[in-house]
Amino acid sequence: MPKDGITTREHDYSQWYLDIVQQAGLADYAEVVKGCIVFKPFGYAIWELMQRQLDDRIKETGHENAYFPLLIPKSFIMKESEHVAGFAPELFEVTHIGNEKLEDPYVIRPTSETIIGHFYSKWVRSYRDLPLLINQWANVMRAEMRTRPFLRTAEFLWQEGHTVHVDEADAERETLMILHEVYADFAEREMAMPVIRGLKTEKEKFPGALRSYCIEAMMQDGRALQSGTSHNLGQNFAKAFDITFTDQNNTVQTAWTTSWGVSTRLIGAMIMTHSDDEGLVLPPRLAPIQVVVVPIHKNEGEKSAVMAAVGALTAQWKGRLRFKIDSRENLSPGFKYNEWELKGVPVRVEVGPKDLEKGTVALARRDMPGKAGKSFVPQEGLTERIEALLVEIQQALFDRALQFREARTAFVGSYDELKLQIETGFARAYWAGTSEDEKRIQDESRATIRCIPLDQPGVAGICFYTGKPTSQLVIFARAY
RNA sequence: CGGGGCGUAGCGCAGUCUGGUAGCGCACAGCGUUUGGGACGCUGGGGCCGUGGGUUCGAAUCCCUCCGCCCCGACCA
Repeated sequence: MPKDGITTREHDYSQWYLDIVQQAGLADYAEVVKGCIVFKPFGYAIWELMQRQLDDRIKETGHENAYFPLLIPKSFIMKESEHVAGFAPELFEVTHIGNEKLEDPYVIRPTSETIIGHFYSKWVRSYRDLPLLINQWANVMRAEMRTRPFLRTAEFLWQEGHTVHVDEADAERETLMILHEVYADFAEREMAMPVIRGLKTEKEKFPGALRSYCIEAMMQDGRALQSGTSHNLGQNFAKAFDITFTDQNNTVQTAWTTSWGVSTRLIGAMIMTHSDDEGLVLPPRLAPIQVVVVPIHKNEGEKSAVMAAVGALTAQWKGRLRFKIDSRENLSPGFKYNEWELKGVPVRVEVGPKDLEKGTVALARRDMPGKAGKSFVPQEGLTERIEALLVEIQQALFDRALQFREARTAFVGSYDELKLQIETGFARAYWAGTSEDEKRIQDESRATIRCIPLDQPGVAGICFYTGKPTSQLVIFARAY
């Protein structure tokens, strides 16, 4: 039964998403600042868990964190022509300090390639300085016509990695390593969100990049969400910012750079991948609260007995489980069940007088809402049982999302089939068209090529649009 | 940025057409009874009716301005 105040997915998917964000207490509109949101504590806690996991992976793969200025001289942004053209309309510009007008205005970073490029040109001298592997956790700002909490806001939080390499091969190795070992691994293992790893087409790539790679996920309305990008920037920024080094032969060479990022958009991706009409559904590995305990008692005598049992049961949880004991008075147990379901807590334990008699507890799993996911289990071995259940839920969420994506992905051999397929999901198609063809298809069908999957069967076929022979399969979808 | 809708208590709304000084449900506070799937009774607090201007004896209500939010497009992590 859908919770009060949550629009069902079937009725209005957009509104459902907004309801979840609001009702689960993840974010609030910063109504006095256009296009921005407030990350409320529960939403920010999810981001902190994501950050921790990503930061570990980024460091394990050899990168160090640093921090560069929020303000970028406007002239820097102008230095790389494709980059300027890509970002110009979205820039916030700082023109004054107090009443004084600035000679040389700043922009608030929409991304930091340019200012980091400026410093890298000073830092890189020799091939021995390379590769230079730096990451930054930061906020960035891009003006957006239409905003949605987490998915698209004027200000968002992210990490951006910026690396410098001696040659194209090394830059490419970095770009792909991040895609696979950091982003795809994080998405699938921590978020329980299956992703397609792919290459962006020329039309869809990052402004200023040589090649852009991405992970794309399917949301429950069948639309695609770009969840992370990794760019081989070639020598474009190195040339614009004069990042050069002396090689083994004492010859001056232009360096190769990469950049890669994931943002708080991942929170939106996670919501839209797993949640249901009852509210938020969080994968256990990213749930700020993994287990909630609801004590049940009618009188003082029962209360002290139940609370003593709860204390004994949870004694060994600290450090093993993220848990909360909901001992709020004057709220009925039923109310609490609904509230924690709304907030997506993966596992709920109920302890009442009957459990004390029988040596049991009631154990409910959020991925099976309502009474369906509830069972009575012995108190004996509860901690291990819960740990195993969290692993099981994590896997079940991934499996369910993968099955959903597979069921909503189909090969299409004609334009008509494509137009139909992208109404509900992903269309796989042979493609040999141009950027102009792609643009025309977007105008006509609202679908774009999300990516050219890296995993290609390599079987010859015919492009559905141009009729040319090709073995290249791409994914078309409507995108967020 | 275009088209549409909406701004009245923390939330959801009525009242606006036809001007007369603001109401309902939930939430909140106090007390009492309750507590195994969204408890109940009584009492109570809370509103510059989005902003600024205009019309009027009088404006939530009529007119203009600006701002914000939502939906559908075009632009983008």
